[in-house]
Order: sequence, then C-alpha cells, then structure tokens
Amino acid sequence: MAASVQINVNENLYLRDPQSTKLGKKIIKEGIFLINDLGLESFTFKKLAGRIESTEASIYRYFTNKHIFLVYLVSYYWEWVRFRIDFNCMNVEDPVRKLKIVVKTIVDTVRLANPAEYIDRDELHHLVIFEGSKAYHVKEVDEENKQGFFRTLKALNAKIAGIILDINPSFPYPKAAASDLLEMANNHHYYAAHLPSLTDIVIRDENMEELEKLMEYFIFRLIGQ
Amino acid sequence: MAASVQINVNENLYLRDPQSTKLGKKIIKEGIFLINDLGLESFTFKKLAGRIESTEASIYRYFTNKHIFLVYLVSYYWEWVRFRIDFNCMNVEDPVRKLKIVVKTIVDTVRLANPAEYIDRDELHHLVIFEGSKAYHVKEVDEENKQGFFRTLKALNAKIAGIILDINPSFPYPKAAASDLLEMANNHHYYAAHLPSLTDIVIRDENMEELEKLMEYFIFRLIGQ
DNA sequence: ACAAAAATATAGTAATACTATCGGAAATAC
DNA sequence: GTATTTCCGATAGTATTACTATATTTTTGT
Repeated sequence: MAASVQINVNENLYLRDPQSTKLGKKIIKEGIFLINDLGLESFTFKKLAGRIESTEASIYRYFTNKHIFLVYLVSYYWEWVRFRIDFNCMNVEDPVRKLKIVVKTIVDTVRLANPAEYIDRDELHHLVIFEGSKAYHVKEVDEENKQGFFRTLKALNAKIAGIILDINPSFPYPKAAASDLLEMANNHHYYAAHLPSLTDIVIRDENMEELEKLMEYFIFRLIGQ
Repeated sequence: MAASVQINVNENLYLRDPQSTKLGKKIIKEGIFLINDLGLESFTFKKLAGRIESTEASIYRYFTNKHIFLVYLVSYYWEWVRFRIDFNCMNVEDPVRKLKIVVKTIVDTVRLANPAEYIDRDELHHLVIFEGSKAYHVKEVDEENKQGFFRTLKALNAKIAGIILDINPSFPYPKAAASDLLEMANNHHYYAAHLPSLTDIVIRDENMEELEKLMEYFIFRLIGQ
C-alpha cells in the first residue's frame, strides 16, 4: 500500500545521503520528532544521538549542522507537496479545479501515504508549520540560495503561479499570490492553534475545512475567479 | 524636531526597564545593530557587551535572554507602528483612506522621526523583517502569549481588522486579512531582497512604491473596495 | 555628603557546537 | 570468500554559549 516515492533535495544539503542508509533514515525520522518535542532552539545533535542510541559524530557525518538539517527537512516537505499536487492534479485540465486541489493539498486535507515509511507525514507537517520559516530567515540566505538550498520551494511556487496565470492571464502578481497562499496555509494553521486573535478560523480534530475555505476565498477573490 | 514618544511594551519582557537608563538605551540601540550584523543565531550578549564596552552580567540585569530581548524589540516595533497609524490617521474619517494610510505606514513609506533618539528606525525595521517571525515561533509560545508578550501585535492586528470591517461590515475574515497584510509587508520586502522568485515586485533605493501598490491591490480586491 | 542603586570586574559551571582520531563491523566488490 | 572500502561507534578535546554568583566600584538622587 505505502507506495514510497523517491523525493530528492539539493545534494549540497547533506554530506552523506541520509536516505541511503539505515542510520540516515533514523536521523530523519527521530530528528523530526525531536525538533517538534523540544523546539528548534533546544534541539541538538547530541540529544538526537542519545535518542537514536548513536553518537554526535555519526550525525555530523550526514549533516553539517542543525540549520542545514532543518533546511533539508523543509526542502523535503516542499518537494513532497509538489509531488502530491502533481499526483492529485493528474488528468485535471481546468485550472480552477487545479487551484482548488492545490489548496486542499497544501492544507493537507487530501491524504496520501507517508512520503517514505520512515517519515511521519503529520510530524513533518507540524515541523514545517512551526519552524519552516526559520529555514530561510538567516544571515546566509543569499549564499544558500545561490547553492540552490531553496530550489524545491521556488519550484513549488512557480508551479502554483503558473496555475494562477492559467486562470487569469492578466493577473499582475502571480508569484506573490502563490507565496502568500503557501504562507497563509502555515500561518493560519499556527495562529488557530497559538494566536487565535490573528485569524478567524478554528481548527478542531485536525479538521481543515475552515482553513481550506478561508484560503479558497482569499485566492479566488484575489485573482478574480 | 525629533519628538520622542514614550512607547511601552509588556513589562514582563524586561527585568529592569531599559528605557530608564543610559546603559539600557545603549543595549537597545547597539543590540539592534548587532543582531542585524550577525543574525540572531550568532548574536550573543557577550558580543553585545564587548561592543558597548560593558559586561555580559550587566546586560543580563535587563533581559533574561536573547529570545526575550528579541520579543521586546519586536513588540516595541509593533507598538510604534500602531502609534504611527494613529498619528497618520488623525482627523481621517473615511475607512478606505485609513486603510491606505495603514498600508503606507507598515511598508514604511511614510516617514516620521525615530521612535526615540537612541533607536534607529530603519535598523529596527530591518530586524523585524529579518527576525520578527522568530519572536513567536517558539515552543513556549502559549505561555508567553498568556503573559501578554504579543499584546502589541494583537492590538495592531485588531485595529487593522476594525478598519477592514468599517469598509466592508460583512467581510467574513477581518482578522485573517489584517494579519496577512502585516505578514505580506515583511515577506515581500524580504523576498524582493533575497528570494525574488517568490514575489513580483522590485525594491530599489528604498523605494517602496511597488510594495505599496501590491499590498493595496491585494487588500482591496480581497475585501472588495 | 551620604545612601541607595547601578554598573563593573571577576570567576565559575554546564551545555553547545563542533573537530579529530582510532578501531571494529558491515556491506560490497571482485 | 577474502580483500577492501565504507560506515559507525567510542572517545577525547576545544572554543564558545548561556548563564549565575558575588564582591567592589561608580553613579545618582536628595
């Protein structure tokens, strides 16, 4: 059932491909959990090593530091979202329907198997909502961008911008609308959970209906259905 | 000329009021510069102490740690924006005009004196664009929210949401639209500088015209002028 | 001028963020 | 099926970070 897909991120993001070894997969799997448990600031490779009964030095053979590890995970997430959008849009021609599928897919209502048997979909999603923006809000953003660290996000954004242009070819801000859509999905999910006065929606029992409605409302009003 | 205004943030954010002493003001002033210089991750109180020729221990008497220091600065910024909105909207009745002033004010086209002679407006703005979201993307967000750490942001958001409702009383998502407006201002400023493929605007020579146009376009299409 | 408050100097600790090296185990190559 | 990489674990070590404590000096308010 769990049809695994190979999801690739920029190879400058790791020293040794974590997807190619048992330890690497363990680092990813438990790393996601531990970042969610502790928050990125308190997360360390040493603590992760303790949790997976390995050593700090071993983890450092895969990732240069925790920031790069975060970028790896977030890149992986975005690439996975892009894959799911392609999958869910198969055989769909109408760009309006496509954009609705995009919305559904990024708020995560449309369920699909885990990206790999060793990655918990919901944990990774939680990580991206909580820590995702820290991946590119760093001093080194320009060098890292040059090295292609954010390629998967940019590709996803370009895809969504293309669909927006298909709907309304004269819309002047397709890329901005696409990045807002991606930001909104995570922000309002976060606000609903932690800063409810910054949003109008409520999320109970993982029910994303209100979030989906909000986002559809915003994007279609913006681009003019 | 430089009419200083007293801007107050939640008093749980500091141990000793930095605005009340010379050293406190120096910590704020040079702290903003140093965070921008180094990035939040590399910024330490020790380095700041070196820069202002004081000691780590002295800074710790004002702020419990660098995260709280960041929240302090960001809170200050938001409160200052709210003050400027009130100031710029004085004697304006028409909510549409008000909202345009809000947009102008948050993208920082409307110039006003520094919030205090020891705070560089543009440096603080840069800090908020770069590091602002880290203030509330932390594990402790719920406790900190309970303590009122994010009061200034929430107050600002409520003000903007109110103006939106004045324009369109049946608009279903005023708080979400307000927080999106605040997020967009910072995000697109950041994207224009560092990840241009995520936006459609260009910012040259501190000229915020395109950003302002983008934001007006978005918000007024959304709420239906 | 004196008391209180503020700032400095100094020191110390546990944890973080690494780097280096060595030896054994496991996978793979031929 | 042995040789040989490759991988992993163990151990150790360093500079820096993130604090806390305390004693002394400087500034200030009255």
